[in-house]
Amino acid sequence: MSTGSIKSVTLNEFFQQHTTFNQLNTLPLDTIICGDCEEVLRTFPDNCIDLIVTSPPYADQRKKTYGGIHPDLYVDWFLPRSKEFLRVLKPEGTFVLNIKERVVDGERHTFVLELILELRKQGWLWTEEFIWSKKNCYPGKWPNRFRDSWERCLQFNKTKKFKMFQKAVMVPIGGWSNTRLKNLNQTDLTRDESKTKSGFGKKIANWVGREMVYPTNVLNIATECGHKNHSAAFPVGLPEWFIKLFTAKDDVVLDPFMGSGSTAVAAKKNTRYFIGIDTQPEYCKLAKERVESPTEY
Amino acid sequence: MSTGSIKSVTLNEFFQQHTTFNQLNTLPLDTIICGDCEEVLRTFPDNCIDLIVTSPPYADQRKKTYGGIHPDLYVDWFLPRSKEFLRVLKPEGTFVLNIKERVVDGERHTFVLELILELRKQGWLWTEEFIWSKKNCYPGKWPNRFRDSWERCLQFNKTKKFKMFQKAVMVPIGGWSNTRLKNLNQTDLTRDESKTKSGFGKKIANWVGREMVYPTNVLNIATECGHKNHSAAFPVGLPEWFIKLFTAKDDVVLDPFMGSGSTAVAAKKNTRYFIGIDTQPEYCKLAKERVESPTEY
DNA sequence: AGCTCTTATGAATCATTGA
DNA sequence: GTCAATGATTCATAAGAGC
Repeated sequence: MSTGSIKSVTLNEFFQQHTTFNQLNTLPLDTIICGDCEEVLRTFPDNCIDLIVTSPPYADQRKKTYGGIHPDLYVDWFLPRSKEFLRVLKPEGTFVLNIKERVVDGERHTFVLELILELRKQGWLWTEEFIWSKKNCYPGKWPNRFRDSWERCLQFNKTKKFKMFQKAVMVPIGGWSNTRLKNLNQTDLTRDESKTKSGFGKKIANWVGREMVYPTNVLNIATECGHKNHSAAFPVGLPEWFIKLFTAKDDVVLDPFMGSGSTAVAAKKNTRYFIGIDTQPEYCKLAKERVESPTEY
Repeated sequence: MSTGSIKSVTLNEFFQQHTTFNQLNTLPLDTIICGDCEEVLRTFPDNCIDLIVTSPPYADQRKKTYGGIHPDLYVDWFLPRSKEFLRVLKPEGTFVLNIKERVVDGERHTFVLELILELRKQGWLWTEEFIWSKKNCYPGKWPNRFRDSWERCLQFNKTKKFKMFQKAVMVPIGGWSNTRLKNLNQTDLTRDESKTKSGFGKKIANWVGREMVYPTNVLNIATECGHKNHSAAFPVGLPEWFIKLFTAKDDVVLDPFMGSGSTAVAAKKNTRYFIGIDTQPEYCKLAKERVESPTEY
């Protein structure tokens, strides 16, 4: 697949282009911008982004680490940025936040719970929580906990009428159908009502000839480790699944905390435009290389 | 296995026995008590329970349904009960809460998040969140969401030094791969997003040759269906896993919202004492039958 | 008894239609 | 208008039947 030319600009360069950008009323598509997303996004018009998928710097007690925001300060740090996300997102767009609280002093920290509550106060709808279950994490053991093998993928929306292309993420039907659907009896042919009066009923005959079914809200995706240069905590398959589900071809995908650029790679791979923002020049450089590298596709 | 004699008492009968119980300083072991857990537990001494595992009535908008607590009132309904849980639990004991918020008006309701925050204010430590991924959840697809196939199992503790028997829940590494390969069907092959087995590269080498490995904090357990008389939403395997992990033989397991008695069955099956409480006489009767039935073991 | 094959069943949500 | 009924939608597990 041809990846075209990728732009990568510093914040200064971006602000120089920005006058033009406003005059032409065009977005800096397929561009990597080096800067703080809050500052960068303030120059964007309202309602211009179809999907925001991001895995922000995780809360970290060690203040020196790149991107390490102290858990106690995380919500206050996040909210001014999510305010810009809310403004630039189209009404029918979606914001997917991949996040997981870490253990602080033997307890799960509560900043993610508090963040969800605050985001709702900010105007977001908390539509769904998907679970990213990491299939291939190696065994681990601590005195009082096991390997943490899952992360939250929180879905937020501006309105209840958001875009969703469910067929794009359908999966092959399970092996059960081969045997079950061979010979059908009378109850299989009619709708069999649930005894719990839930309104649920099943009609086995509906499944005959079906090859694809809808997935659930648990995503089984392997972590991407041992990759070439970068240590991408965010495997391309994760943003890719949400890009397929929530955007159409040529839609605009934003990752305000781009890191090594998995979202950008996933967007290009699926013929969507991307805008990636990161404060660290080395990550911007790495992301540009990855998006332009044919080995990613 | 011999199940012994199971007691089942009404609240009145329980209060008659209760004088004796206090005098003898013994707990009503292997007893099913019909009443509200808050009222019942107030008669219990402090620090007498090793493990509380429960799946309380879920929040429900339909007020008529049994156990249906309105989501907006759920936290206020729960807190006086969890206050008693905190009092009766031993310092080294654990409280496992299986719960999941439902969709209200297109959004995930926030009462579970609020409950976690309030439980911490009440004095609980929020140690961990396990995910129960339901392998065989029934179908579902709506205009803007997929099937909800997971629930939270929240671990709370009184102190950081809680009992944990990690070896009791180890999984055979060979067995895992053997059964996995045996059942390998089209679904497994095509749904597996992992393109490379690169994750099994470095540190996995430490585990090669070992017979048993520790599990993660994602539990893959099927819902219990097609069972005889009862419809246990809570499969025995779920409380059983936590009973093995957090208690030793002859420890005392409490389920304050017993329902059809899966926790009681799991406790007896693993030679732990149980105390089950439920407000509904029909559930107390059903639970007694299940615990005494040899077909459950 | 022991094996395979068949069949029943389970914590739901939303738009639409009918009363 | 409000409220209740209806349709859509998987797969693992265990009971039961057949051999």
